[in-house]
Amino acid sequence: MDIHQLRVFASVFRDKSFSKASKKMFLTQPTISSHIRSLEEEYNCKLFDRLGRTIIPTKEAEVLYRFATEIIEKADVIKDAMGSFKNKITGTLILGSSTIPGTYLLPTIMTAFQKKYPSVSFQIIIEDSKKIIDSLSGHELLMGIVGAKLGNKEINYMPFLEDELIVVSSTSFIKGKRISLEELIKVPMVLREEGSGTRKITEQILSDRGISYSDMSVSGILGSTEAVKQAVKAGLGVSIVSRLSVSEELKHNTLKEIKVTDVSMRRKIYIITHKKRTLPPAYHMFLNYIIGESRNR
Amino acid sequence: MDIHQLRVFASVFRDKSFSKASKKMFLTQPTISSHIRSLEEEYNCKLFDRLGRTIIPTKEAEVLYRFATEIIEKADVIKDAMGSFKNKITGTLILGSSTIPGTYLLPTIMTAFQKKYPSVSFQIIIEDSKKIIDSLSGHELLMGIVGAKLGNKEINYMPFLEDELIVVSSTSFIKGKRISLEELIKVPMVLREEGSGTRKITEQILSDRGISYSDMSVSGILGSTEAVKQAVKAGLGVSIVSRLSVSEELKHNTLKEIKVTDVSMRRKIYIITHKKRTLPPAYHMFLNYIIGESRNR
DNA sequence: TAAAAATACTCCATAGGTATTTTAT
DNA sequence: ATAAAATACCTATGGAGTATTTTTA
Repeated sequence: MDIHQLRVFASVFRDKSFSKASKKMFLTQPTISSHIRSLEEEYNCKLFDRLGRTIIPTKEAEVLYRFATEIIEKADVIKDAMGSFKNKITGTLILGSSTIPGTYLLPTIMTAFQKKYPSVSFQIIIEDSKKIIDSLSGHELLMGIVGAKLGNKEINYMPFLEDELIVVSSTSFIKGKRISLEELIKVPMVLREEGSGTRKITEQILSDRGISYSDMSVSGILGSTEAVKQAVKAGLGVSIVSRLSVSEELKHNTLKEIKVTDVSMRRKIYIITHKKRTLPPAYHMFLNYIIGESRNR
Repeated sequence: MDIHQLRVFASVFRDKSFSKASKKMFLTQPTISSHIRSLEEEYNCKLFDRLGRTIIPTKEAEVLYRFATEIIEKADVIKDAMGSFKNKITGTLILGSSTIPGTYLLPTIMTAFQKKYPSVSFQIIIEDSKKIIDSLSGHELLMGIVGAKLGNKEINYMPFLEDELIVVSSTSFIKGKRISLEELIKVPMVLREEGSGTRKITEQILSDRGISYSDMSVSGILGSTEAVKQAVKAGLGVSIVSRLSVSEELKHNTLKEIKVTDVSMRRKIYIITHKKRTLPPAYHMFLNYIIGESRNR
């Protein structure tokens, strides 16, 4: 059954005339005739009694008309709904994020974005960078924020922020404000576990400079950034952490930054999507917002 | 928008697979692909993310699915409704009837019919035969019962009963039980007005025998059968009336029948319809019933 | 006679098919 | 290697048109 035919029928029913309906529907009169005939065959009943130049709807036509108007109305609503849906920024943004950006970055970004688009809500899932990327390729998530590029050619990595890794120590553990790389590896060091983006990027940077894990003196491996910070404050060792994660501590002098001579340890933060997935408008909006903001920095 | 395409879409959405849907819909997989593509073009949005061998519906698809199921459901209801409607004997039968059958015939027929089809109700409009026929050709009525064939080639006259016209007199007005036609026209006579079926058929029968209106001695013209009967009882004259209308009076001897020698005055009662109108099922049922009954008599 | 519907036809878009290719598991 | 979707191509149905005929007001 074609909805267009129902529209034609409804028009004929209202005007009690094929030719008037043909004008309103921008069709010719024979086309109207053929549509009505086709409906009559489909339902196996006469819909209009043709009395020469006038027509009279049958009882069946009256029944059909009631249903037809309902269907037509619904069809129009679909068109509207599908049209307006495109520009409507609503719903819940589900974001997977690795620890550092999820803890120290997203809360402020979320708040600012929600001020602009109040009908968007957020759900943040904090996991390892690797798990986030797996969730994207397993289609459990549409968008993620990670601090390391772990490959996977289905994933679109869009850098939007640069984080700096700095060496921190307790105020007493290291005396000076500077240290060379050679000296650094002799100092006891507190690290995150494997799989952490921070750990990954730390190893990366050091291995670029010919330093492997076994060269370091590791005094502790801890499961969260907070735990690492506590350990450093307690004097277990120094650590390489994201500047984002220690801005409070640096301000209040509970931790101090040790500059490493001639070494800049920066890493990009990426917002990631799956190349083949279609993003709902709210996600697109968030993407635009976050990338726009990063340009203004 | 084609409802068939919506059915295809819904099937794909439920199975999350083009090829499964193709089996269920008895179509081939490329046909499914092309329907989905056509919907995507119509609504200008992707409905499924194709990830090689799996597909995932987009947000838009979820919205469309909700609407699509509603429309599909309605379409199915129409099919049912239009199908079952054909055999459903319900509604109000509006019948136009001339005086004699409407007064002395229809009440019993109606009662018997309604016992068989309790969901049918009746509305009887009593008018001149001519007015009934005009209402049929003016499409104000679908069915009528008249006691005279007044022509009009659009009208289908179906005889279903024979009424006999008899001469009645008060018990004292005429002495004997028989009268010849020549004697009858000398007797004062009470008639119905012009336009009445009884009057029409009376004139017809008499003119067939070479007797015109001016040959008769008319003692009164009255507007209803009841009035005529009262006048005859009072002795104003004799009258030619339907046997149907005086069965009670003959039984109780308040009127007596005068047989006219060698003359049989019968007339047919017709059930009439417009040749070009489609009758609702209840009307068809009534027609069948009334014609079936007439055969059993 | 004019206006409305039916009929006869032509044309083209598209729903359907088959055969094949691409892609991901 | 296999299963699923896409692509390419063919056919036939039917929606739309024009031109004409039939019917009735």
